Amino acid sequence: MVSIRYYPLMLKSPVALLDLVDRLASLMRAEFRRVGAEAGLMPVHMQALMFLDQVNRFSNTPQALAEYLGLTKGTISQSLLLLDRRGLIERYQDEVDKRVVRLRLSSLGEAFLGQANPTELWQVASRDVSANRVRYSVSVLRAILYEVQAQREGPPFGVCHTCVYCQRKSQRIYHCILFGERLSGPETRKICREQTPKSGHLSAGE
Amino acid sequence: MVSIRYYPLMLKSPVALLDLVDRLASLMRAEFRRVGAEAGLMPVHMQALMFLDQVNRFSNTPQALAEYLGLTKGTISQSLLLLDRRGLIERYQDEVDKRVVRLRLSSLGEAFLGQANPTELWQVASRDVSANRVRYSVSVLRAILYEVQAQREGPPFGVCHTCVYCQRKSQRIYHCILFGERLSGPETRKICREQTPKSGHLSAGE
DNA sequence: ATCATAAAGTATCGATTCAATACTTAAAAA
DNA sequence: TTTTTAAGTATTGAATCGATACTTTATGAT
Repeated sequence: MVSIRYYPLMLKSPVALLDLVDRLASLMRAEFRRVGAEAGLMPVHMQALMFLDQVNRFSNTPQALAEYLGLTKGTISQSLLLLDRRGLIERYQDEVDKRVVRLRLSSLGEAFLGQANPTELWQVASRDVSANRVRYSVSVLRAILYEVQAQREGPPFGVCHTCVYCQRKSQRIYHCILFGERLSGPETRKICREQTPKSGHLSAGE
Repeated sequence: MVSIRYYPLMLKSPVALLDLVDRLASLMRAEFRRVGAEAGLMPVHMQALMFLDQVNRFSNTPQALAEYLGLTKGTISQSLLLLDRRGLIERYQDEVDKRVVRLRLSSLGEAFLGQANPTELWQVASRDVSANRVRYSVSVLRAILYEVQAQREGPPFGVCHTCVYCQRKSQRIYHCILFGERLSGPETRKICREQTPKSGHLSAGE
């Protein structure tokens, strides 16, 4: 009996999209390898540095990085050890929960990232794609990402200001009902692990 | 204690798109690892099997696979050896150029792919995304992929029937000018290493 | 309060990928 | 023919990565 395994490579097929995502990631991984090779760093190290460069002070933990990359905390711990030995990151204990280790780029790490510029190839390659098309694709991929994480019972990681718990108090002040914390405007545009989307903010589109 | 983890969000930026591509690929890689683990296969083995399932008869070589995944031929050779030992693929010499090894899935390999179904998670996750939105995103990512390949001077690896060398002779007969061979309809829906996109299939949009 | 359980992180070990290098064979070019 | 290039394999060594066990701290139950 012949089973249907894959849809043929038709442009409408989600599998075609998966192929592209996979292939682009493979090539960028090779690029990260190339860029990091001079400094003796592996692709996963470059990804960790880029993660720490972009994440805010509430998400800079080994566990969050492990979830982000789909690796185990033990594996990540090793990569972070190497980055620490090279002086590219700094680790410090969380004040409230003393089990938690917080991470940040060192000045050396920031300098290295700025000089190595691992996303340059991607930025050059997407130079001629309009902001609209980028935004549209981002919304599609994020919808899929949301579902992938839901399937695997991972944290939802949705946008804060589309969450039912996010309430606007005044012009510049937001408040999260769930955690009872005040949020700045920029913070509400980041992704929250506990996000619960309002209706009309998923999959249907922009 | 409940913790909040924020992740950055830059809707219009190409780097945001790269983040999503990278992250989705990381999670799918973890999924491939999970699916292949029962059979003792690594993510790269799953990717190789999926590649062989989708590639046309001009591109089913170790070299093509290496370029597709951004790895060296020596690395790929090892992965293929394992798949051969497991009886999941078959290797045979090319008739014309005897240096070339051709690859195909064995019936066991096909059965395994059908049963393991590594893309199931992705298909479920993208179930509610419309065909139009998928197609739009595919066109955006393909444009970026084409530029990445151009920058790195690698072959583009596109779908046959969007290629300038693919010409329709009659209702069911196609012809590849580059290879000078006749193509069946299904064949034109596979991935080809030498694909050169027609104008209107890149960057400008659909 | 006390004990049990869970969570964050680290250490260690083994398996496997992956790059680098050298080598073989065959094709192409001189 | 001779030389050079290309496809593929074998070997070796480094380093990722998962699994497991362990430490420390936080949380929950009795």
